[in-house]
Amino acid sequence: MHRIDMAGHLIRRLNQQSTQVFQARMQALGVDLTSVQFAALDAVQGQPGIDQAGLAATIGYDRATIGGVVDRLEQKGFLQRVVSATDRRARALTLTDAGEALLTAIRPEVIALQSDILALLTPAEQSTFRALAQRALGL
Amino acid sequence: MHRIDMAGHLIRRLNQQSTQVFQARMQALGVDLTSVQFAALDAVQGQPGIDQAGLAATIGYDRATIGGVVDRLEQKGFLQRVVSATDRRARALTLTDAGEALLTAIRPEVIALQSDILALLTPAEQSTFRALAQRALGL
DNA sequence: TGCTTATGATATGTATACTTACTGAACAGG
DNA sequence: CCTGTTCAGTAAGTATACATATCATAAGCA
Repeated sequence: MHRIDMAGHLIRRLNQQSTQVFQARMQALGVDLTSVQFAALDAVQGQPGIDQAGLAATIGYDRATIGGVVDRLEQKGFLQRVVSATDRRARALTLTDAGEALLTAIRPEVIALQSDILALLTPAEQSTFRALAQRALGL
Repeated sequence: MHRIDMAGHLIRRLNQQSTQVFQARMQALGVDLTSVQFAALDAVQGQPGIDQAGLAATIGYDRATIGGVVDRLEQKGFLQRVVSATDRRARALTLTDAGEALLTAIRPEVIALQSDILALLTPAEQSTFRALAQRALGL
């Protein structure tokens, strides 16, 4: 029946499930934010003043993609992009007060929804899955 | 350090790794095909005459996305799209000879590259990972 | 200092992925 | 037979994701 047990296919489906869980929760909270945008905000909070290339490296984005993500976050008023004082090519990223507030408010929710992504697994299995995923990524 | 151990994030990174492995292998083989396009061809071979909605349901696509995927596969000459004889709303999909030949040629490669996606895991761990992924998807 | 190379960001083009809205066709009931 | 609903497909808009090319700037080196 043309197997659906290929790793690549399973991973793609899991990614769909993951983004759907995230979107549904954000919608329930009345927050307009994608999982990618959350990861970006989280990384900027952890490293204020980081430039776009550094942000991309931190969370595994493409350098060309990050521009659009930052554009949208800037437009929503969650972060600022200013030309770096030490390198005029780079744009230093920092959270706005609104961005800090949003992140503080939703981080617990985001952490909580992680287990919903793997809701059909037991807690022990979820741990195993995360451990294997990390190893598979060389983390 | 702002954890990178969230399930959603790990899954997104795995998906990147998966598509990169697939693209690299296809490029090495001189084949112009994405993993999504391969899955579509494989499903059509398994159910000749299936319509686009059925194809979408089989491999977990969005109904709106499948149109573009089929467009590109039709343009490359790998499948045909004809109005269904029994339902003029539907488009029956079948592989062309070129599509059959391509699929026969690359399927062993695609199966082989699955383990490269999880290359950092032992074979036993890869099995565990696939089993957990399937369970997490309700398959 | 002057030149070459490397790097940050953007622009362009292609390919998913999903939402909502719309068209046309099939179908169920009355 | 007519009508209301359901369903296949497409269109438009938004958001990743990546390759490649280009521009401006920075850095290394002679």
